[in-house]
Amino acid sequence: MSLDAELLLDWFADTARDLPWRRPECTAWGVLVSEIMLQQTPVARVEPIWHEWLARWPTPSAMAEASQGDVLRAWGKLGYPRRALRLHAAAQAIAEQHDDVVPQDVDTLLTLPGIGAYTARAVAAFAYGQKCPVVDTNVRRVVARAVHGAGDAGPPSTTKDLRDVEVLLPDDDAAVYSAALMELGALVCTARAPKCADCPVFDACAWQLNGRPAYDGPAKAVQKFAGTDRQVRGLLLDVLRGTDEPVAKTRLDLVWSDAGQRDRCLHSLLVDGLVEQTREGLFALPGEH
DNA sequence: GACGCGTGGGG
DNA sequence: TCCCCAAGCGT
Repeated sequence: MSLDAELLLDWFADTARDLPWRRPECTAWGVLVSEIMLQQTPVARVEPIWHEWLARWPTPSAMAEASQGDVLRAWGKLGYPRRALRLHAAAQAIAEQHDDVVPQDVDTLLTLPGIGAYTARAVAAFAYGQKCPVVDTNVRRVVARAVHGAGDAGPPSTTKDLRDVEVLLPDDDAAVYSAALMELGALVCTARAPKCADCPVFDACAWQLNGRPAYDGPAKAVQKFAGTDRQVRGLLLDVLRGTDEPVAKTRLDLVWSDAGQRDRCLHSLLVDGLVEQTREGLFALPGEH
């Protein structure tokens, strides 16, 4: 229990970023959209797209009526576009099965596409003020250092990670405390070059008291991108986002020289539902033809 | 539990 | 220049 709630809450009140999904007027739907967009994606890239989305689709039912193609085009280059399809499907489920109201219950949220252990609890806490452990990569790092005295978090383990954070939560303002833990990891207790001089819990930090040991867990796998299917899929989708009309395969063939990889990627995009083939054999974003 | 899934900014 | 990394999820 080395993360004093009062210190953290005061620090958060003084220095937290003014993000639109944290404002009191933001709806639960707005919170959900932000959480999906923020998965593996920096705040600076999310913010403008989030504003566009909430203005265009202010409710789940509004988005449910849009086509998949429109949603994918509005997603733009945020990355991992399958998130956009899952959010669209979640919007349809909320509209049709939950009276257009984002569920409050973690177990119900977990049944929705694209909502996992983190996002379900983030919505419960940040949209509905519930006391439940919200564990993302920032929180895992803060707990690893400040509580366990390690240089960084080891491999994720949902059960253990939830338990670690649950015991920290104060009875009052638990949701704000959760936001503060995340903010601390995002702004101060960062992966590279943590700003310990600015840390509100410096005096209680187990990592400091432990002599700042280096991370000694298993090496983290570094994800390659150049030359992977992920890059090729991104190039193919970028062509389709940029046009209103279905395109011939010869047009898609221009984006990558390796025909085998190209065809494999186009096929996987079809399987994922990110691309559709028209009766004429042309290719387009789904749901418009 | 490991792997695949986009994209771009900063050190 | 590279290389690391950024509020995960589904299989």
